[in-house]
Amino acid sequence: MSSFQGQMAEYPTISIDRFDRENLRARAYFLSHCHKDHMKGLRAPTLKRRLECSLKVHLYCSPVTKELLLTSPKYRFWEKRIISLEVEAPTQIPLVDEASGEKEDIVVTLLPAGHCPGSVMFLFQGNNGTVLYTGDFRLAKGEAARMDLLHSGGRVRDIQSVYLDTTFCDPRFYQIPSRGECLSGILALVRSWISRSPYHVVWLNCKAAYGYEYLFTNLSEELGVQVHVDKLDMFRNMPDILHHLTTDRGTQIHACRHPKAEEYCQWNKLPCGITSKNKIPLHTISIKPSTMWFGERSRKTNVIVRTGESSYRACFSFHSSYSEIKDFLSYISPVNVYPNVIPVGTTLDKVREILKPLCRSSQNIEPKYKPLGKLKRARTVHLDSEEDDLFDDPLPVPLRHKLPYQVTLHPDVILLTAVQQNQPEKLRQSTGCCELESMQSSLLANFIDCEESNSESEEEPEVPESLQDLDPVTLPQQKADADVPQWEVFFKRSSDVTGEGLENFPSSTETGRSQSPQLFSDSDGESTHISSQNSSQSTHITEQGSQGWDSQSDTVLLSSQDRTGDSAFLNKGAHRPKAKDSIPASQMEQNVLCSKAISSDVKSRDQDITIVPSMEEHIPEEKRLPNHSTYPDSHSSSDFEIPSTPEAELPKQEHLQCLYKKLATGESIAVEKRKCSFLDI
DNA sequence: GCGATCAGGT
DNA sequence: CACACCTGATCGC
Repeated sequence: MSSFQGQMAEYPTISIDRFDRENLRARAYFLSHCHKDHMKGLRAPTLKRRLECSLKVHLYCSPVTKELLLTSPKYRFWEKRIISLEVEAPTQIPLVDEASGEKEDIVVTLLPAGHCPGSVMFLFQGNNGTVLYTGDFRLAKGEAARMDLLHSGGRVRDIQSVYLDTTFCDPRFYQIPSRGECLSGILALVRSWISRSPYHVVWLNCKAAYGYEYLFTNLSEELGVQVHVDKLDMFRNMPDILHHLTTDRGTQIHACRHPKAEEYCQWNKLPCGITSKNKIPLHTISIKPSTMWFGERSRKTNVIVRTGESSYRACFSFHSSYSEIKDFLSYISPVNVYPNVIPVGTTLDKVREILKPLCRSSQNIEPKYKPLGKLKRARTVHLDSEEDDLFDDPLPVPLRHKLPYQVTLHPDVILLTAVQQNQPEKLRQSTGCCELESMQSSLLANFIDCEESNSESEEEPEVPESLQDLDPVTLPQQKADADVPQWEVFFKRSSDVTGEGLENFPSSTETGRSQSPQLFSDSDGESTHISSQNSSQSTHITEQGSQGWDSQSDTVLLSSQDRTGDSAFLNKGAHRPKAKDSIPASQMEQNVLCSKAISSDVKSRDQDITIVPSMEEHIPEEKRLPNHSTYPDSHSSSDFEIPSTPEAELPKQEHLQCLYKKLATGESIAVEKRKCSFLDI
């Protein structure tokens, strides 16, 4: 639970995700996402009153967050004062003190956070440096490297402070199966159950919170079955979500809720009250999404646990794991880091101890082995030096971006002047330069997610038994791709693979009792254990979780080892209302620019500057769209949006192996030309 | 009657 | 061992 009090040291006149106490005096408000614990005070009468007499105060958030927020009548009074900002479109915001008239400008950029629909991180740039407030986030390894706007001039931006979601910043939570793995597992289970008969139904026991939508949409997409929910009006302007939900109780997948739902489920009664269809009784299983985590050495990803005759737990996390947090922070390498959350059972000092070595001041004394998350960065710098970067320095040197009022350093800054209406007037500046080098660096970084690859290869022979029967062509492909982020492997394929492998999964109540299905068990008997309990004690898995858990007959492990890249979830969909017909110009512009920049191959620094974005340069929309639609999520159903690196090439296995060898032997890796570098090494 | 806080639940 | 809620009790305005 966030303990962030709303204000950042560098910019104390703005408040983020807190709206009480001191925050009542803020010049501007920011909301990272629509979860209640980030909305404290947001509908309090004190703030409402302040708003009535401070007409220049606004709340800034993503379009989706605005939509979700305003669906609730309790927040409707904000309507005229919310300014939604497109993701990845730097925007200048005036911070005015209404008493003194004192004014300061700040540039804010929303970056996708992968936590729930509409969730963003805020990157602020102003006179006191650049700071990043992450809100809550779930970003896979390497995802920061793919965010263009975290880069500038070919390197990671000089970020003074990061205000970080440290929910799982504890080595215990070393790894959490990826979204793709979790989804594949759940999909397989749901598929195997509901395909038994039209009377086999699944209840997804979800908490009342945004964040499960990608689960619903993907299940619906894959299975052709809409998900029953209590309410869907908040998604009325998000067709990519809306189409997969229904209020018709006749469907086979339910995510509806009721206070006595758990009880109901035991009697094959769904929370919405139905127990039969066409007078034929239903057969119900429940699946409860919960976070599961694994130790450092474990490559196990058993994402489904059977907890009872007809109940399951499925791995699901809204937050980044320990290793994901470390990857993220070490990539950014800020001067300071402030944890937003102190995980239960640990202390602020312990969290700081973990995070501090990932910050900049500690880099000098960093020894020997660099986790590959670091190498991404090292290479970026190296690349710069190859390309006559005058400012190159082995250690990140503060490269202050003084951004007083003119914001010419930004390629696409939207100036936000006094705004009265809902939609701010956006004035595009066309003075910025294209950030060619940042494209290059992310292009490289895209497939150097080596840390994971390395450890994975250690256990490479480990293939789930159930996958061994699969199409021999498909499987090696899966394995080969497994080491790199996947842009071209989507759900459809990977989940089919998993799904097919899991035919006889849950026992059918018709057949009598539990069949104790043996989908996968821990083949090598390594220390990952699963327990199923009937007490209220929570079930969890850890690498060291072997203290006395006896294997129980009704325990099921579902191991989903195909590595569906998380990026499959992070694209398209619900970031904006009306997503389908409004791909924002800003993003388009960037894509176009990137394409141009990259296709001109390795350019010197000066040449970058000559590439000036302008509205007139736009390529016709039809030509741009394919670029956009190369994103994994061909069915437009996920909730988050992280563009993959424009023009990124999918690395080939042999190139990577080559690279790994070099790394292993400690050879230096000089990357001179992007296109052929991996062949050359 | 409302909100804030806490305890307890899922 | 978490999270993001929900409910209900109590207190204060």
